[in-house]
Amino acid sequence: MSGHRRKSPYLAQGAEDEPLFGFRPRKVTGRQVRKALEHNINPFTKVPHTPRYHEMLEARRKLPVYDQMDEFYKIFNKNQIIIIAGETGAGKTTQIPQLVAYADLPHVNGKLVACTQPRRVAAMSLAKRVADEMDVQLGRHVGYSIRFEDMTEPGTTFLKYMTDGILLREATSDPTLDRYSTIILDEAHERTLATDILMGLLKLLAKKRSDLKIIIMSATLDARKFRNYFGIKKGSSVPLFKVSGRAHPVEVFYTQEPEPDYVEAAIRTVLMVHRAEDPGDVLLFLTGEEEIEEVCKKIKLEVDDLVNQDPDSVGPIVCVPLYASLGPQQQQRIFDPPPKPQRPNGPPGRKVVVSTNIAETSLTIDGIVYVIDPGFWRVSVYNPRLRIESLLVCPISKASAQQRAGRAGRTRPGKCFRLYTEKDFMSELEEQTHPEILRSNLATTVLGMVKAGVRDLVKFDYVDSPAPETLMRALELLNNLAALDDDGNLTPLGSVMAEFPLDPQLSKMLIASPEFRCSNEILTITAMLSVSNVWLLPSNQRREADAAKALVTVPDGDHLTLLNVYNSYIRNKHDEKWARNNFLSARALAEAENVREQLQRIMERYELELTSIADEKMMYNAIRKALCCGFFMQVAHRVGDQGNYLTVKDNQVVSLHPSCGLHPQPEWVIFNEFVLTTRPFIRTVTGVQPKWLLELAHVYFDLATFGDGETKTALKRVLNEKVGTSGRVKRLNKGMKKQC
DNA sequence: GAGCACTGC
Repeated sequence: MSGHRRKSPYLAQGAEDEPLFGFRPRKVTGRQVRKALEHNINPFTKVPHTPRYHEMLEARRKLPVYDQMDEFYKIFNKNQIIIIAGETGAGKTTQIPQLVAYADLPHVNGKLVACTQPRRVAAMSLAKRVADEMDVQLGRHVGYSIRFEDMTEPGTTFLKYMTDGILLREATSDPTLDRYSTIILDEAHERTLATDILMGLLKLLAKKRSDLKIIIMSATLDARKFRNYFGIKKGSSVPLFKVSGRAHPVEVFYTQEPEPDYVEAAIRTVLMVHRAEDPGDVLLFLTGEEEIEEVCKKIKLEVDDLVNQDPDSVGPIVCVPLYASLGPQQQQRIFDPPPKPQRPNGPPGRKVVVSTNIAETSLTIDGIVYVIDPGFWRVSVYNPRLRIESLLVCPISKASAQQRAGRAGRTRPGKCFRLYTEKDFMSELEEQTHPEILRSNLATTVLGMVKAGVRDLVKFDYVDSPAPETLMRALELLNNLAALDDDGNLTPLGSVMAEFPLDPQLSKMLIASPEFRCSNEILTITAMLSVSNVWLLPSNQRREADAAKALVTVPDGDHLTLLNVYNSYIRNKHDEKWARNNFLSARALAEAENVREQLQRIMERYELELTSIADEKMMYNAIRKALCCGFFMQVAHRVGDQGNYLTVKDNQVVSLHPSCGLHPQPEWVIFNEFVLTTRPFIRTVTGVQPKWLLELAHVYFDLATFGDGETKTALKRVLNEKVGTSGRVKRLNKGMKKQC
């Protein structure tokens, strides 16, 4: 605590009219802070407060947290780690960080108070809101930090909202997180991968840094779990501070019998609500784009029918689809008012938002009075045995059902119709959603943890431990890529790889690319592979979309096609219209450009040379060699003449995904993804020469590790030809830092 | 001849 013993300069000056007169770091009381809040002078800018400040303060006084200020400071001053529980609407996310700032006085001691959020928009809008409340300019005393945008001013910013991913990234390169006096992890109940790892790292760090305070904020249901997790400490327990919420009551209804078809039941329930319930908008949760568009059409048809039959009792309806890939602009439609009655004094119109899980956490829609919850979501699940991630439709958890129901009570008392029985709710649904760490491929996470100094990944104190098999898969991949040596230690190569916000295969390929003189091209391909799908395939224009795609396809490989698409986008001056005409997503391409710039900066920092090859044929070969350096574990060998492939080592029979543009089909291919949908497919595929694999990944392609079969025979044939490896590639494969 | 829930660096 020695760093905080310093007296406040206001105290030193003895100026009793200073707003922070008498404040001592972490010894402040609610009474002192309330007085400072009422003061005419802004303590942080020393400028008189604007009238707007006082207006906002008036509203803040009505928040439940405001009344609990004394209690908060009593707990905060005494404890290093605190759990804060409270439902939405209590004001904890906006107020607690400010209260902490008054206690820590980070503007005096040169430190920062950080508050993490799982989503960028939340970090941005909260920072804006809090800057307004504190009467300071956004980006100066109060700022935010998200990917691609750092709205902070070093030396001035003392309260920073940020995404959990950014803080995790900072923690991997500076494990002491010395810049921060207090770290607040908000929305911890969402159990994002980044927040989970941060909880583990902060629990360790708390022992080393007694001056660091940690606050975990979560929904009430999960608070006990965190308290147990952080509370296992001799003779002390971590205190729980409860903030009361202010939501309206929501009446919950269940079906009498299980519904065999939730889509049909959902449509029926929407019509029932529309005919029988008072005015008020409806929110229906479904699982995906296709389902949502189809249901919107059906509801519209049915209601139009009803209106025609009985225009005196049924009002018009508007169905608004909502899912992430719609993009922010089209998503705005959810805020449109409901339709007007068809004639004066006719029955009122109603808005029905049909949404994926995005409306459960990421977007809130005011005015929703009725929620229809079929009880499912689509979730990605990682299977470490097969090394694939697949999307499955799964039942939601009780916590999730409660969150969905709560969406009906934001503006006034509401109703929630659950399309399952109460018995199923009680006995079939899990209490909590499985945290992300139990469902994800952990390769990048593990690399970051090792870089952060975690010695034993298996014994690490996780809130929930991932499957040992998942950790083994991650360690195996990182070892094969030479990011970790055989003892699990970080190699110099792994250390540089960890600096890139990428899958390890991609960072390895990128770092290897200057060796093949095509790092500019690999940079582009890497960026394209790390953004969402750039191809638009509207179902009513499939032929046109396919034709447009054929024009940019490079028959040697989908990776080369991606490069071609990106370069065309740049040549066409980032034109959105051009993108749309060519059935490409301008949003995804713009994102790729952003990612590319970020990756380029990291390459420059590590003096990784940026080079290109002019001759197209030579360039394509160089790119395919660089691909081999990162993706040699994702190789397949053609079997038979039906277009089937066998994955190397795992021996899975796979087909080329129909989106694949390879022609003709090469004997050996490298693939970016293995997806299991109607059948096992490999997606984004490029042909390679087997001798490259033997040259560039000779350890992995040691024939002694192969079972007998067609693949081995084919590789043996290649081995008889002369194969050599350059010294630099050898060093890279041993995890040596590349000399540039 | 298929389909991408949702975040994040």
